[in-house]
Amino acid sequence: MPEGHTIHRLADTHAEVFDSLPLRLSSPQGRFAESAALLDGEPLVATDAHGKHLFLEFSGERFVHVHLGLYGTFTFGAGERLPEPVGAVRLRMAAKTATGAAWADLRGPTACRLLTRAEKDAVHARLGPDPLRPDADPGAAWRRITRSAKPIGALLMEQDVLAGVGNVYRAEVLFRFGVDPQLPGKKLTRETWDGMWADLVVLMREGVRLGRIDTVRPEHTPEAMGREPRKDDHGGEVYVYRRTDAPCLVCETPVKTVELVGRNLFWCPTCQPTA
DNA sequence: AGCCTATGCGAAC
DNA sequence: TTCGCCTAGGCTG
Repeated sequence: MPEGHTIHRLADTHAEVFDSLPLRLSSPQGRFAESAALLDGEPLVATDAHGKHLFLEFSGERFVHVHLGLYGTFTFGAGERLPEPVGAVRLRMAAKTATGAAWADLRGPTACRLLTRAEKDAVHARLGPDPLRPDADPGAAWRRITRSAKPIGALLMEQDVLAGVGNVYRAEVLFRFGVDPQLPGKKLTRETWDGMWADLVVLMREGVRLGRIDTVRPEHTPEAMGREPRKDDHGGEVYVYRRTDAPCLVCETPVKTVELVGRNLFWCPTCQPTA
């Protein structure tokens, strides 16, 4: 479930579980074996996240850079006895803790590489501001958006414009501001952008806290609207994401879908009218 | 059991 | 522009 909130949550979890403990690193699958051997036995120094990129820092300014892609996953477990690896485990970490022992398995990532400080800096340099980072400058994203003829629904997904937003947050923040996803970036007002950024900061922080994406305001929950409760298969409560042909939670118009930059985009044609 | 889809990218062509 | 990654959950049959 990897949008930015998932990665920041993983950075926090790694720090809590493995902080300062000597770590055993291995690569049962083999593809990260050489790097794992270099780090084996060393403690985790710090963790960092920028957009959908996770960094695990070890001594000597060495960083394990992980990108989960579409279906990479971390699995955490407790106990000293490590399970037989399930599937292709790219990276396995394990440590004895004050209370027992903990381990984590990484499967299916797009990227798992060992980087130097300079290489890590280069990753940051090609990413836009991340609503989950306190140092983020929303003005940098605004300058890209306001000069572009591309649809705002495409720009929100470009990680060098804005880091961490994926297909769910894109659809949901556009709905919450009544913005047509096809609106060219240059037509978006500064006021709307400032509002969307502030909203993403709140929504994504909540996503980190809860470990899922919830975007429906209390007054629009099915309960508040006097409708049948429903269940979203990705765990959270959303307005339009993956709700094709379902009635809009606010106006009951069927939610529409179309492919935009290779991903399915969802929106309500009534609540998000063409400008 | 097999098929399809997917909250995403990077590399190859 | 297309393919690879090779996981995981939901659906079909």
